Parts: sequence; structure tokens; C-alpha cells
Amino acid sequence: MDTPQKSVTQIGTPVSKLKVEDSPVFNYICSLSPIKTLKSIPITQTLSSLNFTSPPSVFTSPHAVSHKESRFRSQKDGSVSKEVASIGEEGNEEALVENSEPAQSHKNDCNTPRVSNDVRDNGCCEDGGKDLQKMLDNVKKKSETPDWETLIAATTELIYGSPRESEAFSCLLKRTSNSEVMPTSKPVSNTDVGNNESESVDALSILHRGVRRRCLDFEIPGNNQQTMGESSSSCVVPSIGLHLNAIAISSKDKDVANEYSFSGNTKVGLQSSTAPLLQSPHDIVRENETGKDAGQIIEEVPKSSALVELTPISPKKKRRKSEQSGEGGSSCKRCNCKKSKCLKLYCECFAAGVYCIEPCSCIDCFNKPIHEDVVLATRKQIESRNPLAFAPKVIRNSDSIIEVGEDASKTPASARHKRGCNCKKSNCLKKYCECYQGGVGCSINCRCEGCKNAFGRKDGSLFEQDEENETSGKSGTMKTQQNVELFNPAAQPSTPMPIRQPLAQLPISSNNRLLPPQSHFHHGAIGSSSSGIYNIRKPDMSLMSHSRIETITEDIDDMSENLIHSPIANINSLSPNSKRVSLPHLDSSESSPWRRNGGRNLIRSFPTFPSLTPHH
DNA sequence: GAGTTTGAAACT
DNA sequence: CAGTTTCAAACTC
Repeated sequence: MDTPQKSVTQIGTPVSKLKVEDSPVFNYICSLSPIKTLKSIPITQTLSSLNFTSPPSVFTSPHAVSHKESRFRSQKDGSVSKEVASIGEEGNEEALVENSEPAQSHKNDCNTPRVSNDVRDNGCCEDGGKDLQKMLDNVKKKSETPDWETLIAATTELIYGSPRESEAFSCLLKRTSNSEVMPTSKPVSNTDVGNNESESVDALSILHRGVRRRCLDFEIPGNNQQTMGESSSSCVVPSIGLHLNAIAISSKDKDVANEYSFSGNTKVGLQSSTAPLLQSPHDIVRENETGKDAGQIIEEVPKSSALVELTPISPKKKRRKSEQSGEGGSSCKRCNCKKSKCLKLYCECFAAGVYCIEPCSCIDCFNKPIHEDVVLATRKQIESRNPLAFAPKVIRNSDSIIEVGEDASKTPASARHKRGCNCKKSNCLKKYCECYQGGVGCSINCRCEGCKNAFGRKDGSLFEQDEENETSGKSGTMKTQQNVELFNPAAQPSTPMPIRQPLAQLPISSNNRLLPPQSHFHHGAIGSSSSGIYNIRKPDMSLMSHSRIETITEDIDDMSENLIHSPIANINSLSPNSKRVSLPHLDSSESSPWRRNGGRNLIRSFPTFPSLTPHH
């Protein structure tokens, strides 16, 4: 285990590394960052080596960034990482293309070192192989390690091009500069950050960093001031994506999610962010299961190879555990794809923008860091077909928060399924229904038949409970609708707060993945975080944060959604000064089903991979 | 644990 | 754009 990550990081690292140090970007960052670069921190091996490195891949393609983030998940096996590294250095595509050996399907090959095999499999795959090869070719073109400036330029484009996840990329950028260029920086930054606790650094700090980072990327013009802190922080926060993933995943387990997100103590610093990354959400979950809190995890990561610790139990076992753990236990549900190679939206992991990891029971999985190029290419392809394919399906409106008299924090604002469901037999009462799964009511957008969605019916009635009261009065419904109309002229029936209560009571299975935080994050998130955001941002930040944003186009709305899901975004908006931001009600979800629910929809909300295509 | 049902995603 | 097929999750037994 000495170097699993290390190897990973090495992917393409050598060249980039050298360049990085000399690169203007690096210098710039250094100048910005108050944090002094420490040289030689032994720890390097652990985290730094981890996944942060490999600037090349990162810069190679924006996607790479995402990969890295997600990468954490999968890098448990050193051999794998080695493979990856070798591939990265030598060129994946070639391997992929060349291979024609019979495909070997291995389950959970996440750990299997046989990258080549996988690749080959891919190549052999009937039709899929062709596509993959094409994608690979494309990727290959891109993957040639560019020089930094070029990369940067490209990066910028990418950033702006992909609204949603550009942050991740930028993050990588910074991260790269810090972590890779300055290996020590990670720990250091971490430490530094921790020191700054006086500044109210807590788990949130991570988020802040993310925000800051974003700011750096996008706000440079306006907010240079935040610079140092921000820059550093931004650098520090290596992977928003990870956080998101982690959160998203962890969110599946409400307890876990909570712990992860917020339990983190002040110590949570750079590392914290990294820790998750390294460990991968699942790992995090595990950690939590063991009783460690986020902070602990973070701290430990650097010291001991997180990877090692994380090492696992048998995949199946885990899966079972997660699946069966249901309510009580943390559930880190993974995919079980058999034919899609985890390269289609069928795959929860892929759809969520994260790599498959050990807990997955997938077969012939290509959604692994090893195949990052393929993954990116595929993602891109899908996005080209449907730019919003990876966008969260459930849109929540911040507006309702206010409306809801109760606990705004707990109550997800009005929400709706973006496209609406198409249920015919489930009556929108089972998780087959995306709306139901997402914990939102059906809307006019839904084409469902016999809708009885407990979160809100297509026709406007809210709950089944309401049904009971239907006769007496549709006050609840009325409220809801009022809210909807009020806030959403478009008038899609959304699930208002009232739902909240019911939700808690709803028989949502433990598997629910709803992310309660969404709503929380949502608040004000729009402004900064969303990738598209920068676009929006200039126009009117205040506006963005304003609840009535909905008036803005759907697209924006969607983007906001994405943002919403991003804790970082939220933080950002909330605390421009980057001072302590009270995480709104993150914990609120504890009791609410939202918390635990991580349904596909939600998961998708936290795309790890930087979006390849600009969302509008 | 295996088989069935379901509806989204993908394909034509 | 509509219809069909494929797919994997959700569900049932």
C-alpha cells in the first residue's frame, strides 16, 4: 500500500509537475497564498500522493478533474493505481485500442490491477467497443500533456464552459498548484487552516474553501481581497467534487451525511477535504460507521494511508450491508450494473458523476479511474445529447423556505422534478417514481397516471394525509399551491414545506437518498456556485441569492439546482466574507427522510465530474 | 437469493 | 417526436 495513490497521482505527473512549479500559475498562486509552502512534509505520501496529483490528467481534460475527485473512491488498490499511473504515462488509449483479447468480465474489478484487460474488454465489446474506441481516440487527442499555459487557458474555457462543475476543475487547478507543486501544502494548508480556526474554521471551512476557490476562479475581478485566504483556501480545498460526492453518497445515510458534513471539527482542513477524496464517500461512510467523525477521519488520513484503513470488506458484503442496513445503518449503496459497463445513466454511480468503487457489484465496469478517459468521453457524449443529463433531477426552490413557517432549515423548499415522472403503475407511490424517490411531489410536468404521490400529487393535492383531510380542507394543499404560484409562476406544483412533516413520517425506506441539505444549500447558492453561475453571477448576485430567482430561465433554475446541491455554493453565498457561515440546518435533516434519502436523483445532483459541456 | 415489476434511459 | 427496447433499481416472494 505504500503507494497506491502515489502511483495514481503519478499519472502524467512528472512532466506536469516540473512545469507546474515553473508555471506562471504556480507563481501566481504562491503569491496569492498566505500560506507558506512547506517543503517536505513526510506525509506527502499519503494524501498528496493521493489523488491530488496528476496534474496532467487534470489539465489534460477538464474531466480529468472530476475523475480525480471520484478517483478517490476507487483507489484502494495500489496495484490499480500503478496500472493507472502507467497508463496515464504511457497513454491509455493505445492500450485500449490495441487490445483485442477476449473480454474478461470481472466484478468489482475496481481493485483489479488488470487495467489492460479491462481496456481490452472494452475494445472487444461489440458495439460498445467501437464507441469506446472513438471516445478514446478523442480523449487521446486531448490527453497529450499540454503545457501549463495552454492548459490554463483551456481550463479557463472549460470552467466557463461548464457551469456546473467548473469549480471542480478550478479546484483542481489550485489544488494542483498546492498539493502537487507544493506537496507539503496540503498538510500545511491543512494545518494552517486548522490554525485559523480562530476564524471559525470548522467543517464548514471546507465548504468555504470551496466557495472561495470558486470565487478565485470566477470572482477574481471583484474579490481579489479574499484572495489570500481564499486562494489558499481554494487551493486547500482540493476537491469540491469530492465533498459533493461524499455528501451525496453519505447523504444516503443520513447519519453519516450529517457527520461528514458538519460534524467535522475545526481541524477539518485541507485534509478534511482531501480525506473524503482519498477515502471516497463510501469510505467515509465506513469511517462513520466505525464511529469516527469527519474530523477524525481527516486527521487520520494524512498520517496513515487512508487507503489502507479503508480497505475493505468484500464488496458484496459491503453492498449487502449498505443495502440492508437500511435505516439504521449507513447505506452506501452502489450500482449493480451488468451490461451498461457503468457508462450509462442507468448506472447510479456514473449518473452521479462518481467512479464505481468496491462496494459496487458491477460487471465489466468502466466507470473507474483507470478508464477515466472513457468515462469522460462517455459523459461528454451523453451531455452532448442532453446537457442536463447529469443535472439534478429534482429542483428545489429556495423560496419556499421562507414560506414555510416551520423549520425552514428542515423543510425543503418547494421542489419539483425537473422533467416529471412517467409512472403508470406505481401511482407515484414507490421509488420507481423519480418524483417520489426524490421526495418531491409530482407536477404538471409529470405524465404519470393515477398519481398518488405522497409528496404532492400531480393534480395539486399534497399528501395522502391530505387525502384524509381532503374533505375537511385542503389547507395544506392550498398553501402549497399558493407557494408554488407565488414563487413559481411557471407554476409547477412543487412540494412545499408541508410536505416536510409528512416526509418525515412517510414510509421512506432507509434507502432513500434524499439530500436534505439541498434545500439548505440552495439558499443563495445560485449566485456563486453554479457553474453557470458565473454567467448569472455578474448580472446580479443579489438577484441570484434572491429567492425569486425562479423567474430566471429554467436553465438557470437547473443550474441553481446544481448549485444548491453544492454545500460550497451555499456557503459562498451565505458568507461572502468567508467568515464563519452557519451551516444552515445541515443537521436538520437528521430526522427527516430527506437526509437519508439519496435517491438517484439526488446523487446526480452532485456530479463529480466537471461538466464537459457548457450548460447554457 | 431469485425472480418480477417498474419506469428511466437509450435506441430506432 | 413517438414507439420500442434495454437496463438496473425497486420490489416481491
